[in-house]
Amino acid sequence: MKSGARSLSRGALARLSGVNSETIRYYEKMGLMPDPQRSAGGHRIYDQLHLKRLSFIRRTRELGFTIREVRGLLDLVDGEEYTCAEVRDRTMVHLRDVEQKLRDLQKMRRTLISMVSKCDGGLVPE
Amino acid sequence: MKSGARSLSRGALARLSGVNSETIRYYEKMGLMPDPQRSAGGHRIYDQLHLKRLSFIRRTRELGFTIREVRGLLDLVDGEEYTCAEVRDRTMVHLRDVEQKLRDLQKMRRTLISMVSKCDGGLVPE
DNA sequence: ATAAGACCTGTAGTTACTACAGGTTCAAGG
DNA sequence: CCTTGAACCTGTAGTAACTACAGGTCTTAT
Repeated sequence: MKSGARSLSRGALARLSGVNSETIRYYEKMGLMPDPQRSAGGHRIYDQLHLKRLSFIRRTRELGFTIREVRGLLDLVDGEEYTCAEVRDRTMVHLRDVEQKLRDLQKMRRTLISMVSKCDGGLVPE
Repeated sequence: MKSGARSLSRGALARLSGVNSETIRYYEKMGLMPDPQRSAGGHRIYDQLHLKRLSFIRRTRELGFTIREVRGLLDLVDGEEYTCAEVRDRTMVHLRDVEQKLRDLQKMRRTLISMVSKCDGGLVPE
């Protein structure tokens, strides 16, 4: 079984997503990842959708969102039973947050670039 | 004492920086914040430089950098005894990281905007 | 002079992982 | 088929980065 639908073991999912394999179990317990199918012997079986979801979680966590916030974002994406107004309101809150983070990162980027250029005579390679 | 040089208590620093006052103590123990001056009775006394540093730490932490990474960035800013080449190399590593985070945030921003616009007919206010 | 409120230290609790122990399953080679 | 070693299973313990609390001291406004 490795062509077509190609399912993934927990270890494979961990490698492909960049998430520690123990953390996958943790996210399952926390309800961020759905309970996966199991083999006859009890091993977890994942697919490409799991990979996509887990990669999203990883990126979101690396940007400093809490598990709670990640859950909120996933609920929006999963199309939980929210009214349109609720979706808009919740999304706008996240959007403000994202835009603040973007400003902070850009500020940090400028600072770092000026440090590099001070150090090698005003030329930033590439 | 509240004009001119205007020093800050721990509580005031906490309010102005947005960092929990217990966390300030923690950062001091971890070596991110310098041991501050003390009043005769042992209370911590901070100034505007402490505020600036602590705000930087807060923003950096909120962007998902670890304490270890924050320490690295502060060392660069503090002008630890690094050669010019070391500064450039360390800074470039952080810069790559920052730019990846920027890409991820922009992607998330686009996703959120498309969710909002799907919900209210294609018009994102302001 | 005094009393509420902020601060002191040290320690315990929480969140979000991460590692380990002791046993079971899987899959590749013989 | 059968072995055998890596990967997986569960549950629990440990780590990083806070956050809250207990019991006592200092500050400051009345």
